[in-house]
Amino acid sequence: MTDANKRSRASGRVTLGDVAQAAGVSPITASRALRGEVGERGVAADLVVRVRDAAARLSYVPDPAARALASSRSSHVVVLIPLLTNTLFVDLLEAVQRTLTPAGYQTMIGVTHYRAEEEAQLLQSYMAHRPAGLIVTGFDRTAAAQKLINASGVPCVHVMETSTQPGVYCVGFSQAEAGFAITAHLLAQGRRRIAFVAAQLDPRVMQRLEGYRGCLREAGCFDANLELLDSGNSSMALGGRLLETLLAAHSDVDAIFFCNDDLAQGGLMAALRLGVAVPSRVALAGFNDLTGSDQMLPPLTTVRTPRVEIGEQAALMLMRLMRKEAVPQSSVDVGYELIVRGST
Amino acid sequence: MTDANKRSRASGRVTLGDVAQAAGVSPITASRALRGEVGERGVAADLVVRVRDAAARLSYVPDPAARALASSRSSHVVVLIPLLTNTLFVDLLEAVQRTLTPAGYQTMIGVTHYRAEEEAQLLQSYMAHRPAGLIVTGFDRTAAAQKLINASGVPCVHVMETSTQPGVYCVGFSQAEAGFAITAHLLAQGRRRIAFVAAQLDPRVMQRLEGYRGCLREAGCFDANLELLDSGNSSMALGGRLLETLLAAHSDVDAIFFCNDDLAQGGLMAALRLGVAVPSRVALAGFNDLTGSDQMLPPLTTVRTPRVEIGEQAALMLMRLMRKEAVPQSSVDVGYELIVRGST
DNA sequence: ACTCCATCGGACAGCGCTATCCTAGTGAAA
DNA sequence: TTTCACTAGGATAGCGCTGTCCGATGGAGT
Repeated sequence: MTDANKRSRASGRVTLGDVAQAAGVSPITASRALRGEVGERGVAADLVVRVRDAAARLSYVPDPAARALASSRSSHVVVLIPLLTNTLFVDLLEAVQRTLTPAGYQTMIGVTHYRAEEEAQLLQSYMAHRPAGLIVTGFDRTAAAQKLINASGVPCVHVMETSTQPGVYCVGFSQAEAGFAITAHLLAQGRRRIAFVAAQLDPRVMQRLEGYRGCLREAGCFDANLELLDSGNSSMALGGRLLETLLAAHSDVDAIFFCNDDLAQGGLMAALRLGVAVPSRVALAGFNDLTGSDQMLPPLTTVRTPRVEIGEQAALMLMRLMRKEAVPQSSVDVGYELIVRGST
Repeated sequence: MTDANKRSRASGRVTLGDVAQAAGVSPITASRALRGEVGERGVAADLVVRVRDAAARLSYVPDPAARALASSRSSHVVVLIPLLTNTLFVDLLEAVQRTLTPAGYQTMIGVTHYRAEEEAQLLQSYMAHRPAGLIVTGFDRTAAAQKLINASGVPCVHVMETSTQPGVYCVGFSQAEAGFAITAHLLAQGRRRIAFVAAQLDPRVMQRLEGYRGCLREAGCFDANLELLDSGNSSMALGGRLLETLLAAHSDVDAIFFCNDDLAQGGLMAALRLGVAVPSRVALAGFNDLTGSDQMLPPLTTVRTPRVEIGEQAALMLMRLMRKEAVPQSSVDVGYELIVRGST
């Protein structure tokens, strides 16, 4: 292969035109052959082979910018998550990325810090990139943001929660049910004074709270005084402090449902430090089954949330939407799993 | 403002041409005015104001794809990190993103899983996007990858380690020195049988090991049998297992330096479970000061690695490089901090 | 008064690709 | 045979922006 073969342009870049020339077809045919156009805007099989071959021989790499400009659609998928410091979302993100990257999509991450305004702004600036798809966390956003999404026509999948609203695509599970389930587990262990400790009061935490309330009301054990809601950031340190506060105020508490594992882990360490026996004196349960929960002393009972599966499913669903293929069901409930360990 | 004003094109998109027309200048002048061209390819101040004004009035948003195509330079910055499951890199990443986003750059994340081949492949596919800049972890990569970076002319900053090689930009600290320092601390506590426990044997871990070795050799306490190197993934569970293994094989060990905090945390929990007194029977030290280390029982002695600062500094340095501004120093050492807590 | 040069706005021509229309060729139906 | 879909390749024309030159203007120097 000569040099002249490779550089028809000054830039030295191998373009689609070069490939087409090498394959003896027109650029547009080469384009169609390489993309395998959706809806089979047919290209003869032998031509496809010839073009593919030429592309490989010249090690042609398509230019995403040119593609985006011409088709007004990029290969970017924007993923909007609240935090990078909660491993929950990092796990989700990695699953999304692992699914999307091999298919030729690039993930662009936006961190909203649980602020709807910040999300709206991120959305606006990312939309300029004409993303091919969008993955957002939950359903709570500003009206402007929602309108922007709808108006753009960019396929969007919501994660972490479920919805039955038609035309809304989502992959998640019922946070309320999960909250209910773990509370029911504590009740089943004979606990009656069950507290709820939460921080970072995002919508999903509130849904878990609703599950907790519903369960205790059914059992006739509900006591609003046993809810300790802190608007600060969730952390082990905070969990420890909240446990201390709670036990000081309500010495009869015999179980605590922490809305997130980091709080629960902190609570567990604090109990250890304070000499509060777990689970005999007080049972502790967390949520999400984060890293380390199985290594606590005693190991932490929690709800395993299938974030990796959510990420994969959401990515797969989005890919179908982006390719305008049929989507089996617009709302996927991946469920959750109660993980009972030594702490209850 | 009439509709016709806003949509000269069928797409309905507000283009630079629209802005130029509204401001009464040519498109290229509008382009220059909005970009504030580097090197002051001057545009009169009043024109700049007029153009800015028109852009704001029409809520003009530049098209990154068109810009990238025309200038063969995108606004993307590619960040290559080994893992998303180690919060170390997530913290770094967030700092980078927080610094770059307001400046109009988009971060694209690549996860290499500590595999040079995977990194090389990611690099190749990302380079097609004509990134404006590149941030990579450490210096160990395939020759092909290195060549690709050099040949592309894309500014590149290396993070986590330092180098004195001219023309190489990096922000980090001396892993070996940090490893030396924490070993010295253990020696200073009167420990003599100091073990080194490591997993995920990446180059930086090996540098810490060198620091550990050097320190113990100086003190005449070096014993190769006390090095426990596991090629598996780092985790709390593994840390616990390694501690058990180590103590079973060498009952005289009186201190352990874990190469990463998650191992150390797992070791600490295992010690608690096994009834091994920390620090009286054995002192435990970690590395990186990850989340939760201060909440352990006892709190974990560790080395705080300034990953947030590394991320910020690297992003700032990269921005200077991308704008072709002078960079004060090509190698920034941000140091480290020994955090002495109850475990030693 | 005239030349010269620095300054700053604009015309032009793409960047590399794809949407859109068009045309030639094919086989089936009448 | 003739007509008529229907298929598959190609020509054309941009997508929205910026690099590169070019030319007009005005002030300084002699």
